[in-house]
Amino acid sequence: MIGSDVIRGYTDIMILFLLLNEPTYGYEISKNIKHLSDGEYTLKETTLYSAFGRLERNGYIESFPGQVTSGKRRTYYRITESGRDYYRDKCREWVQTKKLIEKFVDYNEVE
Amino acid sequence: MIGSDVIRGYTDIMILFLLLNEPTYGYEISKNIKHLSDGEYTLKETTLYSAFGRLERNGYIESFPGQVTSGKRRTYYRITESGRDYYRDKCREWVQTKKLIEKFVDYNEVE
DNA sequence: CTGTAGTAGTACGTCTGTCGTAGTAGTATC
DNA sequence: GATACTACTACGACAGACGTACTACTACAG
Repeated sequence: MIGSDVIRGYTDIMILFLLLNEPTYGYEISKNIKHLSDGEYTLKETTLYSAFGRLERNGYIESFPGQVTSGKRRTYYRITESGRDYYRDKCREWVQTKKLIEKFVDYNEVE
Repeated sequence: MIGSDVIRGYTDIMILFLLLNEPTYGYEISKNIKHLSDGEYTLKETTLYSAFGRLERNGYIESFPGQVTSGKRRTYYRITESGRDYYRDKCREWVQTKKLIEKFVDYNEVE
């Protein structure tokens, strides 16, 4: 199982990635992440929506109301230019982080 | 810069890795991590010592007093069998996590 | 027209790991 | 006796993730 401490700091990157091409909304993102991870990781709803709040406060995403289709009214989010920059930075940070952590992982132990 | 949110969950793996072959003590671990990361990442002292406490409470490491060499008396730590198991689990988790996160990283953005 | 399932999101409080700041305790050096 | 270096320790703050519970709205079966 993938622990949440380990993923902390990467919920932002996941959400922004899914917003890169088109605006979408919380419930869909949540399902996409679950699907993309083959069911191995689920972003909890509370975690997701608190991330939206954070990202919006920082100007990385913008929200707008969607029309009702089925169920409750959706709130859509779109990524901003500054959000794209932030995403790029986070991707670069990932590359660094990966390099760092791999120095402490003994792959002989992971047969 | 590598943020601490991103590293959270990997301090344990770093510390245990450095204990795999021989017992050592806090200050040395701290210097080793800084050195191994080419100065790119520093484990703060408070973070390190709180990790020691956690790892010892969980039975992953054991402490014993070292002799005084220069400066304050050192507390040495050695890894336990259960600590080795935990380290292996964490390494496996890393492999999974890496796979997951890479699905959300656009490498075209990281020239 | 009632009940259940699915969609979509809120509210509230807790926990844990990291960090900032500051201080302690000892040796060495000048 | 002042400073520098080693090696911790104490205390409190903060942020992100999570558990639990709840609201609101649609669709559809019976």
